Amino acid sequence: MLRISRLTDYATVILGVLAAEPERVHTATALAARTRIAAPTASKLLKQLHRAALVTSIRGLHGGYQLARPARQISAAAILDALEGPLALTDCAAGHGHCGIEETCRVGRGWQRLNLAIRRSLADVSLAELAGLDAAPTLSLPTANLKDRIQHDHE
Amino acid sequence: MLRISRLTDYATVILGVLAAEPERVHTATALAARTRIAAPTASKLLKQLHRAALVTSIRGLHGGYQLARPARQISAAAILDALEGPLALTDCAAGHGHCGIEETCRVGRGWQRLNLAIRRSLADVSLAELAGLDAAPTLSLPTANLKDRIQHDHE
DNA sequence: CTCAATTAGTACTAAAATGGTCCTACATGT
DNA sequence: ACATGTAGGACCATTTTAGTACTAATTGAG
Repeated sequence: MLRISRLTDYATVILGVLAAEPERVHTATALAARTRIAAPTASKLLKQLHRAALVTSIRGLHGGYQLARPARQISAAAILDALEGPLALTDCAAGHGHCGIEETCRVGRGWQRLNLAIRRSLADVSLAELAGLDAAPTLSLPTANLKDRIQHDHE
Repeated sequence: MLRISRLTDYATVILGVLAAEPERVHTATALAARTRIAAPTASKLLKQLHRAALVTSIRGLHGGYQLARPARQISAAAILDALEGPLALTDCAAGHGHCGIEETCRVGRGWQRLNLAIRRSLADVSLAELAGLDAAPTLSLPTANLKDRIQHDHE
């Protein structure tokens, strides 16, 4: 349930390596070798990440890729957006509204709220945390649940 | 990003109708007509929902489907599980561990935490709320975010 | 100024998941 | 018995996803 694509997973792995050594310039092939991802695939992913401005590239001899900003300033949501586009939880949400009846749309709205809440949560997690680089800040507030947040979200 | 399948969406629509009239017995064709879902597809979905014990079925003449339990006791997570199986956010998580290197697995663990947190959140939302039947309880605690919850989740 | 390394872009192919149809068997009230 | 309706599976078509290949552009080094 709720799967992210394998490519997106790969991308985070690659970003993880970049995040671990932000100073160095990494070539696509080196990253591929280190992550055991097929070279052309890694290359393709890096291009996408570049287009999304998550990494910077240097062309030519001794070229390569680097993280565009510190790992803490890259959110999981940003990575997902870069790789999978801003697709919503349901088709219904992302455009042409040919829902059948009222119940349909009521449900649609329900999903949308959930979607929004999840998105926001993804925005709260940084690459540094994903990759386990940050010593997890361990704030320990008595946490409320997502359901509560949803109540607040109705635009 | 993070799409649920169209079938799952359909299923919630159907469940929404059932939830609106829990007393009546609904035939698969009637539900299909009301939701504008193709009849065989609706039928297939109802079968899956039956197997997952979310609806009860009555065979024979005047047969049909009913919600197995009150809409408030059916969580969004249960619906997703019924339709899409217990798949995880990443492949890596759901089985055979042929990750390349340490960073890889660190990232995997990160996704897993996120996955767990999201799942828990889905478990907190009931069908009644999804379908907009419940007058949303509007609790208004100062809400903490998912990130905080994740910190608590490290097993 | 030429060559090798390396990114950028595009087009194509193969494999898998998804969505949907059809057919047959079983149950049950009239 | 028969009509109505669920149960279950086999099956096919379409779309998405993953991966490959090829070509162009850029740049440092000899």
